[in-house]
Amino acid sequence: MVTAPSFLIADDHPMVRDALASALGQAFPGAGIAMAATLGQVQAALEREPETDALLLDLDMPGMEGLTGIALLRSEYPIVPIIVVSAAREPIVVRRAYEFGASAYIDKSASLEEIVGTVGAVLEGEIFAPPEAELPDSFAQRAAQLTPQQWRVLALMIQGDQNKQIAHKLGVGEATVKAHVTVILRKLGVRSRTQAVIEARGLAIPAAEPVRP
Amino acid sequence: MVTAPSFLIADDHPMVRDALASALGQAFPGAGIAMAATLGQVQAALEREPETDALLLDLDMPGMEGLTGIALLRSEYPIVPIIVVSAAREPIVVRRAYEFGASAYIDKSASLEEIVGTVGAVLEGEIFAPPEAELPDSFAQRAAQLTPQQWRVLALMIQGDQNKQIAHKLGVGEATVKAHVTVILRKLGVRSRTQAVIEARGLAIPAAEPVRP
DNA sequence: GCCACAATCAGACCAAAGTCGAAGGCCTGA
DNA sequence: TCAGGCCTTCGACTTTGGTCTGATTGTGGC
Repeated sequence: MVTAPSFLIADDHPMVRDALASALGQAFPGAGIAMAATLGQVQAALEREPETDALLLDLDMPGMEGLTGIALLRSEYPIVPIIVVSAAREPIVVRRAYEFGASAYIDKSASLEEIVGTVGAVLEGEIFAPPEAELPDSFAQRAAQLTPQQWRVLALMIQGDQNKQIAHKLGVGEATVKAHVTVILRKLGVRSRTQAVIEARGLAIPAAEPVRP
Repeated sequence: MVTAPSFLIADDHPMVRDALASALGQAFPGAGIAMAATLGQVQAALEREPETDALLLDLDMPGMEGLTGIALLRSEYPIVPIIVVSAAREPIVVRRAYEFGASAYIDKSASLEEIVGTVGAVLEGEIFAPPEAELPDSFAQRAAQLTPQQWRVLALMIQGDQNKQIAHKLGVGEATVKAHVTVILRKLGVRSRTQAVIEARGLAIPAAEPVRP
């Protein structure tokens, strides 16, 4: 690390942001630190500063919808290492975070020293996104085939948006959105938008028991 | 407030604890600040210092089991005002927190200034009603209006079934299913099948919430 | 008996979802 | 440089979803 590193801290809780920022500022003097509270702000910040050395990402942020946000960011900015900072300790969440290309996973219950240490390790390249090893036939594997634009469409589908709304938000025609949806459904191996939403939400919500009438 | 106040901060995340402690330390110079990471530690701390002026309590802590921890603490130490600090924004959680005797409810997304302000208000004896005093009808409330057959239809919708499949499984015509779906959507206050599935799955799976810090 | 309501269905109708084919832009390797 | 592949875009078309009107049947309560 020749020059001072630059960080992007993404968390919707000001407390957490401040705590991380001050800890990183002390551990890495002169470091550039940007903040984001929503997925949209993360994207905007990465657009402005594509050379960010590490993104500290909270999973529970507006617009993230769980793990789908990681995949979206990874497909848009594959160079930026993502360090997931989450309170979720479920092994399946951790594993899927890695499947989607996270460089590290830090439990929010960890001490600031541990967090700083992990960040440093990522900066040194000691920890990197594990290669897309042979994964079981999981939904995550199928989902990894989606293109950036398709992820954007899926992210909005998951929020319950209709094709028309998605088209407006993405600035494209409704026909385009429909085409993307068609490809998404085929790649995910489902037959309808509703099933796609259920599966994709399952990424953020493991252990989904069917409702009994 | 003649003397400096004493606080007990209960949160299992060191980051949050430190952030709250430093904010309160600055806002209330000379204040006594104790920490706790589990329900047991909260009880021990209150045993040692029954004159605590305010307990800042996180809902998602080991041993808390959600809102029942509030009731337990209230029954053991009725004089200690409890300020719930949680990431859960669900109206029902907020409402129940008040039902169990919380003096205030702070969203973790709030700024430190807001938090300090709320704590100060509680110290002054202002147990003020939350902005969410007029709670909107919850999804669960709306869902309770469904008839048994409508529940069956919704259960199959949640599994991703199409109207035709639902009709076959229930042994009725597709027109009937459509009629039910129309009523379900209206009762749930959503505009599409996909939105209904999203809402209903969020209701049936509270396991989705523990992911939040 | 009367009333309210759940459940069933038909037919018409409009909106949304989804499929198919095709065009243009961009990158890469021959 | 050109061919081939991929992403993105879109229009035209088909299918499904959802609403509305209206109707029949059965059930339980007053």
